[in-house]
Amino acid sequence: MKGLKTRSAILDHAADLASVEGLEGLTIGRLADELQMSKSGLFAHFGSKEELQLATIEIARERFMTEVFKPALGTERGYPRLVAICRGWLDYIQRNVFSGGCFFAAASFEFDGRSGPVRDAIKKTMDEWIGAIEKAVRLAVDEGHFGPDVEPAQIAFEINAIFFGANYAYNMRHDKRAITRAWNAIETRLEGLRQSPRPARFAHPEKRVARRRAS
Amino acid sequence: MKGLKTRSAILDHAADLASVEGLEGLTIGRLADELQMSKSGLFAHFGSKEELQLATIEIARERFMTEVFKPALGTERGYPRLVAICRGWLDYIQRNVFSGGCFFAAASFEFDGRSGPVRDAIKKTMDEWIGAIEKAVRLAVDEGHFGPDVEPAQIAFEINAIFFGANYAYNMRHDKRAITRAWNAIETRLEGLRQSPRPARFAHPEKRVARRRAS
DNA sequence: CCTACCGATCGGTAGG
DNA sequence: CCTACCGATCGGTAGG
Repeated sequence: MKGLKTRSAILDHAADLASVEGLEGLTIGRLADELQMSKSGLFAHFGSKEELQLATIEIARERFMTEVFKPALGTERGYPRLVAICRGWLDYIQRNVFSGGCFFAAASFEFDGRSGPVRDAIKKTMDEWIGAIEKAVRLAVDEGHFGPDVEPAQIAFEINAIFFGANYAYNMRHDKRAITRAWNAIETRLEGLRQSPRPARFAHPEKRVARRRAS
Repeated sequence: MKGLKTRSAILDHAADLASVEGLEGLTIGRLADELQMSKSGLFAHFGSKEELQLATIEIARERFMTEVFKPALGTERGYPRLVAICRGWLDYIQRNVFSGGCFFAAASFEFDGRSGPVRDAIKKTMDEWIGAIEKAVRLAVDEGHFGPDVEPAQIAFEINAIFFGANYAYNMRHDKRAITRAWNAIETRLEGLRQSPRPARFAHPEKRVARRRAS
């Protein structure tokens, strides 16, 4: 019982530290120091640095989903829920939920050129997240809020990209307009999808290229 | 003369290594090992790890500008040049110019929560780059390719965000469609700007907010 | 959960 | 550009 509480306190701190220093920059010695416990005492909870990293990713995932995704599920499916997810993500950045900005943005760019279990765990969480955005777009199509030719994977790609851009501008440039810019970009894009049916040359950019190659 | 050649070889390798391992993960020992020279021999070229990091950022900046930005300057100013810059960036990712993906995307997300000279150098290069995109948009407005109410800073924000998203999808997800998706996103957005004048509620998202604040 | 310790590697230095 | 070395810190272990 007390062991679990300690473990939880370690991981909460580890997630914040890793959002600043990176998952490789996260060291057992520093973590122990800041939590005022011995290195070996902390180490015993995990058995290896990799296990500590994986446990930190898991706690960060729970925090992320609780803060960003779950609240949006209370909104009605389709366009309103998609908007709630996007607003939720922007709020999450503005509230500085992790002290170094979005944990998964940092982790993604730290591990995108590597291999191994840590990279796989980050990718899995990101797949889950981007998949959730994609599903929200698909529901908006199903509900008739978007035209039937809207491509959920394309829109999810774009929304996720805007999130990365907002995280960058907010944390690196300390630009408070980052949130407004991101929201404007998303709103403009999503409102455009509601004007269906759009002219054919704008409706299906992906398929147009595919066709060109096929011919 | 030979000293400069060695220095250049070190930094070329350092930029690739840092794009995978991060600028903190870049260690003098490993770099010396891979270049088959002694640690102290390599170290003597820079005097400190921080100087090595700063020199690596500078060489990466030169590579980036040579590969992405300079070729686009041959295209006529305005919309064509802006498109050339975007295509140049996507080509640069597809050609794997740095082995771990875009050096500056990785460096930006590694250092966005820190302070100090290394962070400042990364930010400065990114400011230069985003400023270049912004200028290209402004020229497109000046040339009459875009409507007069297009906001260069907003569009530069969005294009840079799409680049981050493409870098993520290409390197983490190994998704070859990343380039197509990014291009589709950019093309759709830019083509939309040419349909000026657009209805007022879509034309000026940023200024709309600014006006609201001013009143 | 602790003290005490391990070999390896870190950034950096002395001296040539 | 090298060999030889420094103190500090790394992840991890022994033993309690």
